[in-house]
Amino acid sequence: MTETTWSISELAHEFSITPRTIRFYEDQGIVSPSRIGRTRVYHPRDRTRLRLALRGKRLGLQISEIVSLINMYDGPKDTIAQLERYLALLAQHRDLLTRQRQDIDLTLTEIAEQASACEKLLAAKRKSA
Amino acid sequence: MTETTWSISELAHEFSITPRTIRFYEDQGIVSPSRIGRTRVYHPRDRTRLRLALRGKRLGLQISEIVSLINMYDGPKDTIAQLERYLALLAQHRDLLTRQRQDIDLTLTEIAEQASACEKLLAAKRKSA
DNA sequence: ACTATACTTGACGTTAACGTAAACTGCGGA
DNA sequence: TCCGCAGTTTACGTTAACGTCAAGTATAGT
Repeated sequence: MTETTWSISELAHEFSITPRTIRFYEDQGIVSPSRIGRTRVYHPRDRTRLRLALRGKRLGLQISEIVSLINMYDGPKDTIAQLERYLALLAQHRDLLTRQRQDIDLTLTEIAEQASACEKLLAAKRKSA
Repeated sequence: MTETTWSISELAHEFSITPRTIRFYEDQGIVSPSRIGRTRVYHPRDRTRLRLALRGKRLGLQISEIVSLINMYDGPKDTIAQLERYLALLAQHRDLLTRQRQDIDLTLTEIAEQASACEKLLAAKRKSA
């Protein structure tokens, strides 16, 4: 059976981070586990938010940015103002990610060029040996 | 005429960073300006390395990683061992960047979904008002 | 000669994102 | 009952990447 709650160490192991990190993320408002006594119990929502947060980290976002993004992501969208602010934030991040993708593509082509140049050099050197 | 050397503040302004950052990068070995008296003079090579470094930063690389990359990038490629290590490093970074691109694409599609959902909601709300 | 401006070195301060150690609680097993 | 383990809180430590003075130098303009 697929369990529907997790302990802190289960999540830590799954995402290859430490319990300390998860508790830190709780302070920052990324996860908000319920408790049995003092012990933290994590629900699917926490797991999703954790996954999103770690993806944000891999993209170089700061925790504070991640928090505001995630919070709007599954926050309330009742008023027109809220929706508009959310849309603006989305657009802003879309632009940033687009630029980042351009950087990546640039770097990838450069890497490819360097690599093929290296291969050639290597082949020549191995032949002459 | 396009100048071929730059002062520290010229570079700082061009790349929207502070002189302090550039001096720090000098300590880290990213740039190595020549001097007139005590004053730093930056050459095209420094500018290129600075540009590469900042691109690395935007991609979330640590300075130490950037340094080793750049140094190998225009470092010596004489021996077979050097070439092989360089190739390995290139492959490693290519993999990392590829994964990062996947993250970005994932996030971009999610953003698009959220945005269109928001647009619909907004349209509905504006109609009802 | 005086001043403003840009540059220098050196040193300490700061923030983010955790690491790490200490001391405690609660629980299942021998 | 005692052990060992997983979890908890509190609090101080650490690293990276600069920021922010302070105090001095060099030069160009008035």
